[in-house]
Amino acid sequence: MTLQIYNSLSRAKETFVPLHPGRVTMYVCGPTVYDDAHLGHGKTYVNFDIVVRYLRYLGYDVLYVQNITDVGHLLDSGQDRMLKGAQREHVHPMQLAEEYTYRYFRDMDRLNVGRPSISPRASGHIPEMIAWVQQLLASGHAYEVNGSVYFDVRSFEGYGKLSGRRTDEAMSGTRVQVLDEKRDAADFALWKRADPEHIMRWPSPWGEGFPGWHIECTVMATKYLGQPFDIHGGGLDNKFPHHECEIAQAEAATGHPFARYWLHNGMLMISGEEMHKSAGNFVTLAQALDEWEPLVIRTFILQGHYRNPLDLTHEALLAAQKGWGRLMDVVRLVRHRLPTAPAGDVSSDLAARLEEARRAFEASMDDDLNSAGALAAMFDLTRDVNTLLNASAPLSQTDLQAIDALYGRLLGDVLGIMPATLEVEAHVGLSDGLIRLLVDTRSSLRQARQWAAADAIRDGLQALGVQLKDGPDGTTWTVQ
RNA sequence: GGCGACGUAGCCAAGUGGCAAGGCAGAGGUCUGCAAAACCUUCACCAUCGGUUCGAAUCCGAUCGUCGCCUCCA
Repeated sequence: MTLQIYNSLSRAKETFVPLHPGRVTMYVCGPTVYDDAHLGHGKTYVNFDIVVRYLRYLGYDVLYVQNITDVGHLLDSGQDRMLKGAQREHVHPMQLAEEYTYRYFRDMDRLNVGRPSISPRASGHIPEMIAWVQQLLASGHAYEVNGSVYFDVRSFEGYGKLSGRRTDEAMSGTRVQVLDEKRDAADFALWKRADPEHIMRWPSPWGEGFPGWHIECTVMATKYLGQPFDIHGGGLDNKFPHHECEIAQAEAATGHPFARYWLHNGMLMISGEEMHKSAGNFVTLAQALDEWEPLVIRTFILQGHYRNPLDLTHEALLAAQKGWGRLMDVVRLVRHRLPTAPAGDVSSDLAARLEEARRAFEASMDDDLNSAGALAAMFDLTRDVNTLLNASAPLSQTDLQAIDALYGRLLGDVLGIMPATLEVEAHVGLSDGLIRLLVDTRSSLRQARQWAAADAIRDGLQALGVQLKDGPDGTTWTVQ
């Protein structure tokens, strides 16, 4: 069984074979840190986190680079997003970058998204970008006008191979105001002259200015990963023009291919519409993570396929919450039984069932990272494990350990939706002791058939977010 | 206008030629002192119309609808 991934460049699923055996080099376009991350960022970076995690599960040594854009990403108005954000908050642009970079990682940490191996900042790579632009000028793929440098799209015949777009089409009816100084409307900026009020500026051979948006990814990806490198990921909305431009700059300058596999993930929708500030359906990740258990949001994202758009509704999140709870409950119960379970070997039936689940999980993941199918395999397993846990013959300690280990590996390490410790284990200390005391008291009351008092304790704890579940081997509880 | 994606149960969502995964909700049942949880059973004319094929949700064409991109986007 081998990993197949859909390559946007070939528009087909391909068997994934890294350039160097055992090693994978991967780049994903990171955020522009001028504002809080929103739910859409959550989907994108969870989607690519899964790619990294699964590659590591398969045994690859993954070098994962994700940039931080802190310069050169312009608004419609031509204003730099960073400068606009800095004005809004009355801070220096680099202060803004620092603050939102911090918040970005804070939110991603909560979503259990693994940190990239390297998080290079655009503003820290200006000399490399200038060198790259010089190389493009020297090879005739770029031209300078009034202190700005543009990429000559007509000089690179491969332009459009990723997005399937020709340069001479669709120029009417767009929002572009064509700059007079460009030779062709499709040409894009590599370096821009800074107006006097533009405070993010660096000296260059063409005067003071700042880099174009696309150049940073080309430069930083190749600097840390080489050229070509294995995987380039990003949101579908960046396929054109951003990724198309990255390819043009990279391949025109060096003559080598840029990225070998291009992965694009589908956009997050809110009740049927793409999230936009202007649409009034903008939800920051921090808000969502306060309202919902972060791993529930993650589970919701993983119940769809990364390449498809995903429609977020309150109902859908509730469904994910219930489903996630089921998965966590079975692990909780397994761990609860563990200390008192009889010794013994793993039963062959159980071993076979666990192996079947692992195979089904891998088969789905191997098929273009189908996390929804992988989750389905775990739900199927969960039903059977619950049946075994309900059966009169108790599972042995080794049985329970084997189950726990598989969930930890697949739901914990690969999908990242299981915390290392579940609530019951996490709440050691006074509150845990108090709950235990109440539960024990209630057990005594139940033995004395004092139902009303026993139910009062159960209802009272329920109101505090502690749910009791009576089972044949005692009472377990979960904390909301 | 150009390019592209999608339309699967009440909701979310896999599945891209061989009897339609999974989660949630609903109905009935088992278990329980009562619950909860769990388990069992049940719940789909795959947008429409044509075509190709022994066989189509899946391939082709048309229609309707939704959405995205077209130099701001994760």
